[in-house]
Amino acid sequence: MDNRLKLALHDALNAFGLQSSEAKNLFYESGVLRIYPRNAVLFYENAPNELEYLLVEGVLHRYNTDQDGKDITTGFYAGNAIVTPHFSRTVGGRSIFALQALTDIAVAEIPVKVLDQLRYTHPEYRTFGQRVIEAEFSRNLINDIAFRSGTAAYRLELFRKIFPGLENIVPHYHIATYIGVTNVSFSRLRRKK
Amino acid sequence: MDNRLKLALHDALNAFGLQSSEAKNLFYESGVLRIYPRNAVLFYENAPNELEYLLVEGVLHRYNTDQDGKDITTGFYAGNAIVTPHFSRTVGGRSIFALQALTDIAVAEIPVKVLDQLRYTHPEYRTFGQRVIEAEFSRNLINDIAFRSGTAAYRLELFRKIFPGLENIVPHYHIATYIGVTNVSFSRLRRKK
DNA sequence: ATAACTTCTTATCAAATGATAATTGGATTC
DNA sequence: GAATCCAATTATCATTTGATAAGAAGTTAT
Repeated sequence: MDNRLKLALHDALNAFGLQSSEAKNLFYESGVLRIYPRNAVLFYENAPNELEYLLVEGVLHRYNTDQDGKDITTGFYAGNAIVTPHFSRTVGGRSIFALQALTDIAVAEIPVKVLDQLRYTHPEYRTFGQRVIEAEFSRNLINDIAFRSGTAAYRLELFRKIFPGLENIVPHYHIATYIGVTNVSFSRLRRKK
Repeated sequence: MDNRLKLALHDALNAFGLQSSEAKNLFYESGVLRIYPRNAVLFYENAPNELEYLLVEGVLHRYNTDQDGKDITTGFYAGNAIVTPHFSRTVGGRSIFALQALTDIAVAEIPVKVLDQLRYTHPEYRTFGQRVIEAEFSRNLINDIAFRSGTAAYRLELFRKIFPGLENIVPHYHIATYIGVTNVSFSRLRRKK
């Protein structure tokens, strides 16, 4: 495996609070670093899935297919990012959304059972888990409020703050569904500023 | 405490999978059944909070105050309902939203630490916890998609399915913010059907 | 290099939603 | 019962957003 990516994983673990070499080695024991090409689907909606994902490089999005067969993006993951944890994206062992690479990506995968065990036995992992959860939910709430009381322009502004530069990397129609407008309206919003 | 409510709590515990009398007694040991009048606030945004709540009777809503000082409702709890669990509404020990009674309510309160302990030692509590979490997140996802790809009319329809009759019980302006429209638009949507 | 395809933009028109203000209706208070 | 207050409706107009279609620009395939 690419040495540069090993280093990137090392840095990512640090960034998320797994700083002791003991904690890192525990991760390396069961985690694998994988490469996926652009457009690869890591798992589908309703498919069984038993992994946790740490995105080391590239961009992912989560999406669902609505009644009309259209894909709706409900989240992006960019740079160093923890994908929404297993317990909060799984019902009856099956994923409630699909996860797809929007660029070539490098992602560390670790079985959720292993990570649960680590969280139980190792304080750094406990803190790590707590941090991931809190980030996840406070981010969700901000979006909830933005959709209920903000305009599409405001949501785009928010998106740009949270994911600077992403607009130049991923297809716009994904961003459009993410902020809850058509791709035509999205283009209009871009022109206005 | 009112006998009728004790019975209602008993039924609520059953409904959520705490069926053995052993499981129920464990709950009664540390849980208390409390009455709040309409408009009472159980906890505020940013306030420390260490309880889990099981709504036995009445209606609650969770809300946040946006930049303009307007209150935005991001969820309702009616009838027998588990309030969004502590770990997913708390950052740094402080609540990320406020919880308010919209009718007189009866609610069972139990320290989150106790419930965590029960979940660890008792299989019924483990299943209970799992069920609560899965219900919470799949409901959230449905709303995410409704806001991104549906109209306000569709979200009202969804609200009516999930909370039948609630429209006749709680102030409309709360429902309006919940489905993401002004109260004037809400009134319009009502007239149309 | 050309053709085919996809994404993004632009134009036009219709529909949905917001802002504001006036009005109605039902509670509550005095 | 009159006055007051609050929630909900209605009317009017402006703005935002959607639907559709056509065109532009870039990419991919042959």
